[in-house]
Amino acid sequence: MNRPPTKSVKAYPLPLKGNPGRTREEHSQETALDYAELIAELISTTGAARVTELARRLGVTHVTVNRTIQRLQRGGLVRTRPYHSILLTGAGWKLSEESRRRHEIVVGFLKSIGIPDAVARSDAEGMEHHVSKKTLAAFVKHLKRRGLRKPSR
Amino acid sequence: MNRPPTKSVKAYPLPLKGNPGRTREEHSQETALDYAELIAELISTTGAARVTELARRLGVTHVTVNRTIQRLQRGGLVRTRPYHSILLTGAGWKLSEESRRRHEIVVGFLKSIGIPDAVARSDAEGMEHHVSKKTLAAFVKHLKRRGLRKPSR
DNA sequence: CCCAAATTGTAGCGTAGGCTACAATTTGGC
DNA sequence: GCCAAATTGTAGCCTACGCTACAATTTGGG
Repeated sequence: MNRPPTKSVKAYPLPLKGNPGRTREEHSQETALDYAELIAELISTTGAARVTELARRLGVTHVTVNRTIQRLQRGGLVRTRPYHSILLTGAGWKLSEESRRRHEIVVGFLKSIGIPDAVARSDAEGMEHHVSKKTLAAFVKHLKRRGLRKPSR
Repeated sequence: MNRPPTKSVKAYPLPLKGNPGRTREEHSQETALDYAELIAELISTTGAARVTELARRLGVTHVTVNRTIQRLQRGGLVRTRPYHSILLTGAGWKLSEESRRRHEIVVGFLKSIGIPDAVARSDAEGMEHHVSKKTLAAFVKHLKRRGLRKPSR
């Protein structure tokens, strides 16, 4: 008894997922981009990127932020001094710029197809890290063609 | 010395992120959806969902699949017997259907704006979990209006 | 100036999700 | 029927990223 219920239909060369090696580094990089973008925004708008403010914006505790910042510092994206504002390195600024550009394209595209601003911003938050260059280019093209229309609801 | 470089510009009621509590359960749920969808597909097309095949498709080792399946079983989405095919429970089937529907809408939408099939499928893989109901509805509406056009290059 | 409040840092715990190495079981060729 | 190969399961290690509890430092009001 205890026979297998299905008889092993192997030898099917079924396709792999699009991202066969969605490694841990990739996911970790998404966090880095989010942090870099937010730090840049905070520095631009308030003059400083503080741990508590990052925590509030990201909806996590300051402890989580602190540990993530330490990792970013190991990766050379930020510099910190105890009890002082977080600073972006050159690489960090570059990353934050790329992330912001990508973010704005996704938000703009979603709004261009009639999605309300708040929803577009919320959805773009998670989507932006999964949009390939080709799709991003298609978004840009779409925006150029119909970027002047109203949301038209 | 060791003065703070920035003078605490607080009292700024800056907006929070769209998803202030992107809890661990949410991310865990994404994995559950991916697994449920893939298990359903494998059962439909090959008659069985085997650990090794899941691992190959997901681009991870069978060990990772095994542990995730154990978690899904604790969550009541699948049933397993040692050394046999993974089976979906009623709840598991329901989830897989929802996931598949969502996935197909996103893929269809991306293709409708001119993105090649392969790219659309790859991008949708990660995007689908970040698209809100409102945005999904906008995708559907967009598809209904122009779903009959060719990819147009 | 001083002490309480706010902020920041650290210790330690939990889960999710990667991995290698190795054990157990099933499958299939001979 | 047997034994090697394939599949599946288990042990143990790692990192990422949540958390609470508590310590250290800075800030600001009196």
